Amino acid sequence: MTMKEILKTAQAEKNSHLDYFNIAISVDCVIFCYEDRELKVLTMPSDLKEFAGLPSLLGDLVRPDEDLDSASYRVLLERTGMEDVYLEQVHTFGSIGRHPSGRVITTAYYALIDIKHQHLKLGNKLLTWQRVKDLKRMAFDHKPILDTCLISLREKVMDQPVVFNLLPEKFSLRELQELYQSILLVELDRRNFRKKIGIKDWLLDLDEMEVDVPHRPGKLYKVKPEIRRRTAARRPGSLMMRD
Amino acid sequence: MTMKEILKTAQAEKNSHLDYFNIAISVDCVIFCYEDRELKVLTMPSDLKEFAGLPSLLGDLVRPDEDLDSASYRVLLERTGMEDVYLEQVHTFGSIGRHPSGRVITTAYYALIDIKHQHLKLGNKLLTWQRVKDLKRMAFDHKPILDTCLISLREKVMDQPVVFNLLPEKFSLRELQELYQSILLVELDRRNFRKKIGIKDWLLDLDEMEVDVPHRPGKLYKVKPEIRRRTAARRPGSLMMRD
DNA sequence: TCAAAAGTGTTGACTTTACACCCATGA
DNA sequence: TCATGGGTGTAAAGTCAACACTTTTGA
Repeated sequence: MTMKEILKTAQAEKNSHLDYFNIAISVDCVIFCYEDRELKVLTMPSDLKEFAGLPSLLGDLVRPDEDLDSASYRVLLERTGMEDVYLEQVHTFGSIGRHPSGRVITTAYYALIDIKHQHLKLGNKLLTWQRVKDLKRMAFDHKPILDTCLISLREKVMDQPVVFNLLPEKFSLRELQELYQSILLVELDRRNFRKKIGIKDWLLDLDEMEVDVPHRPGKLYKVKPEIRRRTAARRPGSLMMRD
Repeated sequence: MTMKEILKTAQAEKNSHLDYFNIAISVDCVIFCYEDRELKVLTMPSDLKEFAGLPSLLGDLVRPDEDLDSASYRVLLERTGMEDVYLEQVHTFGSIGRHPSGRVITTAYYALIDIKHQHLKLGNKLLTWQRVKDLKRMAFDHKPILDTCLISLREKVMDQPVVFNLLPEKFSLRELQELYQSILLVELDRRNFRKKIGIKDWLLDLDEMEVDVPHRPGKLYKVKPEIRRRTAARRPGSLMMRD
């Protein structure tokens, strides 16, 4: 589309009814963490009367002088104090009626953060971590946005080394397996899991052991530095169809 | 995000520099077809001086009174005369500088259409089908948009029955295989391909034969009606990681 | 000594790949 | 009769799923 066309159309629209630029664009972040063997999402109660305190995702309008991706990084930084976070754009939601007070199109991102990270500092007392499975009703269309991000995370996790962003630097294979299980909502076989992780060659054996566990301590691992990426590059799929 | 916050922030911005609503939102469609054993994309020369006739995707601004998805259906209908087209949202591109004459955030979709469909009628003489592999330089950021859509199509095609939207109603297994090959850019083994397609149970044997082929005619098939979907629903991936 | 989880291999089922011959048709 | 693709099966390799026992630690 050329600007000439944009101007033409915009002008025509202006003359007839609403200003084209009367659409606002926002980003909404599904900020995941992993705590107490549960996948959780950062929410804040909506203060809009239509939604009477229902949990809402964290978002903001995109500023004219910032990239779309930068806007989601900014929301993250403002709300959590964290920089250099794993962030993935998922989908853009643009139904006419999705925002009760005006036309707002929103691009949804999910973020993966380590809840024990030293830089994590929630900037507002109303922010709370909610178990994903407890979130039944949310403000706006935030429930379908969450669901879409969760599906996207599940797919991602199946072939890319991204879950480590939800864990502290050092972790045991049990913690890693439990994390996969809580994302995918399945039980995994321990031996098969370890075999598969081993093959993938993502981890460094730290030659350290868990401490303060009420049972035999497991070895601690960390992700190889070249594997830990902040934002995933898209990659072409491998060949032929899967089921 | 609540409207209260939106209004607050928007007001603050207004007072300081640019109006928040000075961001326009558009859709851009990567319209794929399959012709002469090649995957092609519908383009139009840019009439913007910055891009001096470079091929451009088809897009338009989103109107305040239409859904984001509707905007892409409208672009498709206006440009091709086709309704009920397979369309998939892929990604939203929002760099500050992506449009030389203003701030425009665009959501990219790809469409799959049958170039021999009776309703296909290009509404503008400047529209041309370009071979994907010939498109090296494009206007705006349309080349990365095309690349992203192509990667997304390749992934989709690996497990979902969507390629049929690029073919006429009746087709042979050879045509289907050649289509997969031209999307995935690989050679596939004929026997293995047919086995796999057979297992998937997507096709109906029409008990008809190809005509006008300069060799032994193959059987014709069509997609089972329950398989042919216009827009794919997202689905959760199956379990455990792939390579 | 008990409870809890760590750590570790093998087998059978299934999936994927590689590969070759005869057949039907049109030119 | 020749060229072109249609149509078909098998074997070997690789991947995936199921499954149990011994060890180490803390309480």
